Amino acid sequence: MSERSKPAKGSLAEVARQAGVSIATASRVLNQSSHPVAEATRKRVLEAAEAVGYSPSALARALVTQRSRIIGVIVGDIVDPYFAEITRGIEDVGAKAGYLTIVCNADRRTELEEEQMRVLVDYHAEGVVFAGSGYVNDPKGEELARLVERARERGMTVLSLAHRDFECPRIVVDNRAAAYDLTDYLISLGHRRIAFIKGPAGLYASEHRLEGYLAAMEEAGLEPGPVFEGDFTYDLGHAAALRMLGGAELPDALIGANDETSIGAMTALRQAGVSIPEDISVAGMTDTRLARFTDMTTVNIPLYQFGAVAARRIITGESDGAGDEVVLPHRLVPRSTTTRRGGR
Amino acid sequence: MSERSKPAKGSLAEVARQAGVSIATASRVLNQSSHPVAEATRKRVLEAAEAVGYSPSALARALVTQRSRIIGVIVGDIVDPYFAEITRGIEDVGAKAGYLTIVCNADRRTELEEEQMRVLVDYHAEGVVFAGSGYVNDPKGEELARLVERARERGMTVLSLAHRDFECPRIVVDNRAAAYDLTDYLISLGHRRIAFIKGPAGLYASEHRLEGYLAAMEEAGLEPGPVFEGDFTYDLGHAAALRMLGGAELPDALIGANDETSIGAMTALRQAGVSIPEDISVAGMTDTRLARFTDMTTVNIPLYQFGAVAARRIITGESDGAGDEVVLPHRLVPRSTTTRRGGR
DNA sequence: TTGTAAGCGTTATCAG
DNA sequence: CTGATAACGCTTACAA
Repeated sequence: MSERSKPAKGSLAEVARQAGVSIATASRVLNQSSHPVAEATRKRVLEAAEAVGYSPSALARALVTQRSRIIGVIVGDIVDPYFAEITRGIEDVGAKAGYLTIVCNADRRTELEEEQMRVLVDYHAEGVVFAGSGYVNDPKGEELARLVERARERGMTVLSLAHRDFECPRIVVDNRAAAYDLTDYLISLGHRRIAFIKGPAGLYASEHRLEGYLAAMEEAGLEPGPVFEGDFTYDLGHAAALRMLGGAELPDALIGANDETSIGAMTALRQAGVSIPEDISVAGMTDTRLARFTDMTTVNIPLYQFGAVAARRIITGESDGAGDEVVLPHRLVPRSTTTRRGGR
Repeated sequence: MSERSKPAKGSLAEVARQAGVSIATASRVLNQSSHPVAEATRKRVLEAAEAVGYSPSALARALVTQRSRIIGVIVGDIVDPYFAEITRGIEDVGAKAGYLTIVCNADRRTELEEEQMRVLVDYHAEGVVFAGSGYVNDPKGEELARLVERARERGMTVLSLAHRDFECPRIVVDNRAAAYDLTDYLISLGHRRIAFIKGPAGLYASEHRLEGYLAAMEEAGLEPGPVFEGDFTYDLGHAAALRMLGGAELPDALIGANDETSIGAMTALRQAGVSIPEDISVAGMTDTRLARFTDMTTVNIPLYQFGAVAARRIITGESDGAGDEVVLPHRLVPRSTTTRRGGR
């Protein structure tokens, strides 16, 4: 009978009408506002809310408060455990604070990152996390940098979890040192000829890891190489191992720029009848679940922490100037795919 | 000088002012509205938009159009490749249509799913995808079902990618048949004693897979077992294998309820000096990247398709009644971890 | 303690 | 072809 007015299903207006109070009062009790409300009224509102199934419109709220409670994370590929673990870190702390986590796959392509970034800006994401590394001298980086700058001007927090060419606070690991430490460990095991499979060409992370490897070799007075092309995938790891098998003599050890690469290589090696670690030691980098599952030596990068720390920062809104950088510790994780030279 | 009025940075209002047109006109050109606009005006608006860096507020737009362009996906754990691949499918087709994909980790706990669902409703997600399976006779299912019902009443599309106790369209695979086919394959290879490691207790997916295995055994006149407890994790797969090793005699073959479980088992087996597939054949289920990386026999479930199909349905808004179910095909994928009985 | 009303940035209706 | 103006659902001074 009295049903044909306006309030939408589950809206504040409906609750207010039900409870016979103003929309403002209803809002006050439903938002633990500090504004005083009579106990009796509060109760009526609460009941009405329950009755009509009140569900606050986060959209409307975001519009007026200018806080969307949305965090965007731009990853290369959510299926890659590297990015999945980061995302998990973000979502865990985000959800606990009532934030939404939006994942955007960019396939490591700058122009896609750009596109995703635009959408995130449109949705007034409070923070955007660039999970992946950038490219050295990326021509497309210009435009992205501009976008990031604009986002910051609009109050968004932009963070990156790897080296990037645009200005923004970073949460990273020292890839160079990580690769150095791993190589050094292999050397300490008595290995002399240590091969390396690279990451995607041009990526800062790839370059840094390669540099760390080269530095450790040089410092030990060892000649580096062979070095193979790679792109963080199983397939290229596999291919590199095949090429290695075709070469003169098998090296003492092999390092892949990430875990997946090394697993591809190990598989090829084993299929060719090579025993690991007896015939050759193999190690990866990152320590994703893959490494653990295959009991592979690697160096741990605190992925989950990356995400958790980033989310925390976005939520608390402390963006300490645009230029700071926090370096999280990496850690060598020796497992069964490496052993002392001439292995037991 | 004339700077101290109101329009926000990058807003329509600002563009309109810059271009010297009404906000309505600006909106029209910036939204490929069918409404006619003079070419000259259009150009001015476009230029102004470019100049001020116009970025439409998706939030405001969503509020008025009642379309948020947000898709939520509730997963057990985004790090699990099972869910990651589904999410990738959703995001790929979603992004192409300008949709945002929100991931919510629920750790397979109904009460967390409920909580996540609430947030998604608050944000007026156009669609919600329940990626994981539900529990048989779940007491907490009641409340979730109510929530889902309410969501649907509000126009949201709710889909599930596995068996669920609430009413909603489903996109699934026949888990029973998948397990049956795999078991049958092993039998055809000459195996007689085939062990099975279960999935998480009470999950429909677990039950169905177990049933398929049991049915195939029975139909072949074989006595099933041993059957071990499991929960889709590497650790329990590993533990089950250990227990199996402690038993009298090794079975001919072993099936894990998912890939990760089987990999855990294989690792334990190999560490104990057991050769796969010579001493025992091992197979998993799902065909995640893990299976491919370890060259393990498994049965493929089209995860990416699950996501893609679900997203497509949400976007096009064709939710064909609440009760339909589309069954996607599974496919046996024989690889190197299984071989004919007494294998070469 | 409660209500009124002015936005938040869009879209959409209806006049000019 | 263009411009007011009323929503959308909510928060928040400002009044009462």
